[in-house]
Amino acid sequence: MHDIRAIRENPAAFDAALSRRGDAPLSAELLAMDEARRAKIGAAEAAQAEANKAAKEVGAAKGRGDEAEFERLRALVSEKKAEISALNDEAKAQDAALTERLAVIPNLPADDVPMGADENDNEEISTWGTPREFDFKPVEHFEIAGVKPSMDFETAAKISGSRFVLMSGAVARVHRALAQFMLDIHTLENGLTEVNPPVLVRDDAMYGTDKLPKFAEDSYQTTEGMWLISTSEIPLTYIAANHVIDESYLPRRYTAHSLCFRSEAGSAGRDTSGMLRQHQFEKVEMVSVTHPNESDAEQKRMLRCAEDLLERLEIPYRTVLLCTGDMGFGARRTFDIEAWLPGQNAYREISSVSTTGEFQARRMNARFKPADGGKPQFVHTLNGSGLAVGRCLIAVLENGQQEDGSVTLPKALHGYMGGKTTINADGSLS
RNA sequence: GGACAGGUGGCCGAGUGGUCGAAGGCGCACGCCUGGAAAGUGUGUAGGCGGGAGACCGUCUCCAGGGUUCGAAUCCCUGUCUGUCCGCCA
Repeated sequence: MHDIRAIRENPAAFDAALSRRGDAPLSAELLAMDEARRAKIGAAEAAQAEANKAAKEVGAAKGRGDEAEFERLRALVSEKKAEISALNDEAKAQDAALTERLAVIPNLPADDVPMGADENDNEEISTWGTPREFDFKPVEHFEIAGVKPSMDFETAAKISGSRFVLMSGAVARVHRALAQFMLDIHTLENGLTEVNPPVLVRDDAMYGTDKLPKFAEDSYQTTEGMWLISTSEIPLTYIAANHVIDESYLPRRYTAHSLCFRSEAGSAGRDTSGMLRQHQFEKVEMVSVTHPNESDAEQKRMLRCAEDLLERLEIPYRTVLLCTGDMGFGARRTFDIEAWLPGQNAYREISSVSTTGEFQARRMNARFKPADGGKPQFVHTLNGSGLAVGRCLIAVLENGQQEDGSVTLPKALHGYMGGKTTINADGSLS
């Protein structure tokens, strides 16, 4: 959500930032709405002030025994009442219209975000590791002999349809190990607070984290009207909603391992084989709530937390800074981490680390009281995957695959596998 | 699903028609006290919106929306959320 006062102060900067994102200028439209709104508010308040004054004098007139004046003022007050109520209704309508309009305008990119149209314009900022040299042709995760017995798409389709997977045995175990590993690093080493949040949320939480009203079709909704979260960013961030916290409580850092649900409307035909893109998947999420001055440093910190996991899992990756055209609706700056998938011979997104600035905080009214005693200000909120568990599983399997169809698991996971180090070609663990 | 009880400031909590933006406490800020701190003590401390260069002014807000009344935190209606008990289920 944008601050209309900021737009009022510098409409050119607002439009320029929108245009960097490839969007048409909007300030003229917004300012016209704002002006109409303020005029109505002014009129309503002036009428109210007049009525309030007269109402006060009613009592005084009565006290003096001035019946004529008393009656005159009473009549004046009740006459004003209708006028005020009409003006108030109009002012409210104008205000609601402006808010509704603002709610569907994306966040503005930070100045250091490169301009571009799509993912081809993203800026690679670092790489880690060297893709392994295979002396055979590496296959995709679902084609690995040792994986096949415990990664079952047919049965999942029977149960739930396309874009679901039924994991069992060795693969289910590695998947679980990965989530545990990530949570342990975040809580024991990175200082994040573990949270186990609800995955069904209300409208307010969706709206506050900018998933509504614009992207309703991307999420699943229950018959009771609740939403299945598309990411635990939603409940974790919404913890801060409607609060004014002391500055000393910042930053707040959370992590959660949760199920995530996405309808994947609009991605028909994309990534249809394997478990890269599913309606239901698991993700370990990181969310930080910070002082506005700290959010940029916090984003780098989060990025390192995510990258570190891949390094420990020995998975080559590259980190890119998304260009203006590739960023999500609520983001001000986003780094994507892309893991190397030998089976696809490509880097694929495994984490996305974004700062929203005060964009979400304004929507959900999340503020902090400055230590110097000033007015409450909006916090900054950040979110990042650390990491997408299913995709991480794919990376581990593809990078560890052997010519005989077995998979060598990274050392970091051995402790989470009861000492097992390998998925054998027959699907067993040893 | 049934029956009750509630929703007040950053937090807790008093307040059943006017003198209430709201007692008291906690927290926080500043001062006093102290060698320093703690304790103690004094003072201050809600937010949104609109106007103004600013001091400041206006307006709204005691869950939300309606209603009663000259006047509503307080009474009535509806909605919503929370809690408790019963039932059902895990």
